[in-house]
Amino acid sequence: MRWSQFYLYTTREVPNDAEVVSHQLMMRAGMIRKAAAGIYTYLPLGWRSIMKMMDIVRREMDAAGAVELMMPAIHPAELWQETERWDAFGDLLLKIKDRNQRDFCFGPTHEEVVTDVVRRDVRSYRQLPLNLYQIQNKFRDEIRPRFGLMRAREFLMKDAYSFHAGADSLGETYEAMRAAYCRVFEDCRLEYSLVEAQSGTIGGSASHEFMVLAETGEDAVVSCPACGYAANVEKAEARPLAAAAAAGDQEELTEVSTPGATTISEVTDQLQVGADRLVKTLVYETEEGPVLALVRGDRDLNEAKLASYLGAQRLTMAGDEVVRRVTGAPVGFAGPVGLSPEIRRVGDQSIRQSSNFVVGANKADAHFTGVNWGRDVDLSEWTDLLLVTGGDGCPRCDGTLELHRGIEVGHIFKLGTKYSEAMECTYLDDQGKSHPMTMGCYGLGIGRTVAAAIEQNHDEDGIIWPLPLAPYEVLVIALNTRDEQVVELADRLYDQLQEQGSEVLYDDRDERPGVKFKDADLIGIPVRLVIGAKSLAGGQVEVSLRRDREKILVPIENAVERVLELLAG
RNA sequence: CGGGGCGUAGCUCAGCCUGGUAGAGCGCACGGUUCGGGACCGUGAGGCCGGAGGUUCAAAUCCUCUCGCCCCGACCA
Repeated sequence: MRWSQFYLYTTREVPNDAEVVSHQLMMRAGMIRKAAAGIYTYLPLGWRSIMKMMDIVRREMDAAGAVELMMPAIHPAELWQETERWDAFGDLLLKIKDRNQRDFCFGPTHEEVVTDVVRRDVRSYRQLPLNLYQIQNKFRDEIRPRFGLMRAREFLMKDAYSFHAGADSLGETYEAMRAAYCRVFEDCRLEYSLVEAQSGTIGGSASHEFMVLAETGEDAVVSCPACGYAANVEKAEARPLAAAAAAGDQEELTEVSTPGATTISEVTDQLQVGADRLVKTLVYETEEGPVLALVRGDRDLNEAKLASYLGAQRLTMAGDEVVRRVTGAPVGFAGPVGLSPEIRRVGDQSIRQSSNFVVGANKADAHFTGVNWGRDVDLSEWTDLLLVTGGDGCPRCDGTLELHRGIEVGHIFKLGTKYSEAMECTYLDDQGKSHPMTMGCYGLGIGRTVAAAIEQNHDEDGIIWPLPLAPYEVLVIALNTRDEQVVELADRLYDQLQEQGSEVLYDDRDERPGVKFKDADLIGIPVRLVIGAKSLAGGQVEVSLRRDREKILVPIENAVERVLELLAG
């Protein structure tokens, strides 16, 4: 492609609404253009990378035995009502009405539609297992779209759904898909990690996420370098913490004045104790009413763990009013001592052995010290509520967990029969008995993976594409288009490379060399072939890699061969 | 949705506090000089100052309401 004929406009300035590098670089490199928050046009250069990504995914899905189809983007409400997700999905679901006021939504995921398809065609265990996939735009009216393609409201996703006669068969497909995903991310030359994950609103029994490690990631993951255990912090477990220091005998329960100390650090400052000697009492609201959760003062609570322990559908931090009603004190002074036993309370297991600790006194400007279980507080419900963090002990071995940030690029789930039961998607076994199909589902963010690749592969001048995702493999630059010899040679080398099957972008624009070099660095095409008057005088052209920028002068007649060698590896 | 910030030329921003003829750089067009790391000189086009109300002799500027966008939190590929 000749640049002069292409649709590619780069910018020098970084757009004021782009925060993270991948977003900035995609905007500057003329790959995407924003239409509205979280809604983008893929411009020709960006679209080429997206298509590369889709090709890789398609190849691996096909190899794993999945069959491609294309489902509608617009779904009738009835299907979503069958699984009760029409309401459960809430405002994330982008809803519309047709001219007859019938309800529809833009599909955020396709369990309902695919299950509806399969239940009409599949009757027998002999037709199973099945694995169907598509690559399609998804629509989620995110509360907060951000970071360009990283979290968009309209985004490309590969989604696959498998159907089985029983859990063993699901296990096999799940394993095959896990392996296929690994190959996809390896093909993209991405540094990723596979972590245990929370199932979230999709539901199901087991799930794993594929995380691309990057500082700007929205997720936190912990991993154990010793045994390889890795999990999203939402899901992660840790070896139980050592009990907060319990020096000697039980102290007396004492109310102390702590004026204005509503935060952990203010309390520790005023009382001169470590945060690990505090037990904080968090008030949550659930559909069953308020719940108190107790965790060590220096640690955070994992809301997902609390919600799943309680079996709560809805879990939110209580507002000022509720806290005041439950504890009789303003926010910041809640504690378990002397509260009505009517209110459910759950303690994190790591404080079970604690003694002589500090808690809020349920009145303004006061705390209790010397608090002990049994004598001062009765607590019968204990579970793991801890938000695991770096430095915690690995739950599987003696190792210590490390904390990293990651971008979730893929997520695979064992769904079980949640959807097949709700939608009566059944098969007959060899005894003629009817069962709901066991299902799995497998998502992979196309645009997000491309963005993640940029997060991992860039420098101060621009993108450094890994070859498999590069919009073009080779950039041929005619340094000075006024020089006939330069142009003639550049034209010829461009033609030859194309004949050899390379994907070539040819910068034939009438621009100054500086502009061409800056643009070349910005758009990050892996191999660069520069034809300029200086080297040409010596019968040479310049070949270089974007990654290391080391320039090699090669004789004109060897140029094409040299470029092909670099592309080959 | 809660908290914070921003809407002025295609882009990045100044001007607003203290009301009085709308600015710069980049980009774009034309002419000239240049041509191996975002050149230089000259000329020019381009703006209902996000929108609606209000205050005022006078509003980009002050007030109210709206819409959009960005950042921080709970959700997700």
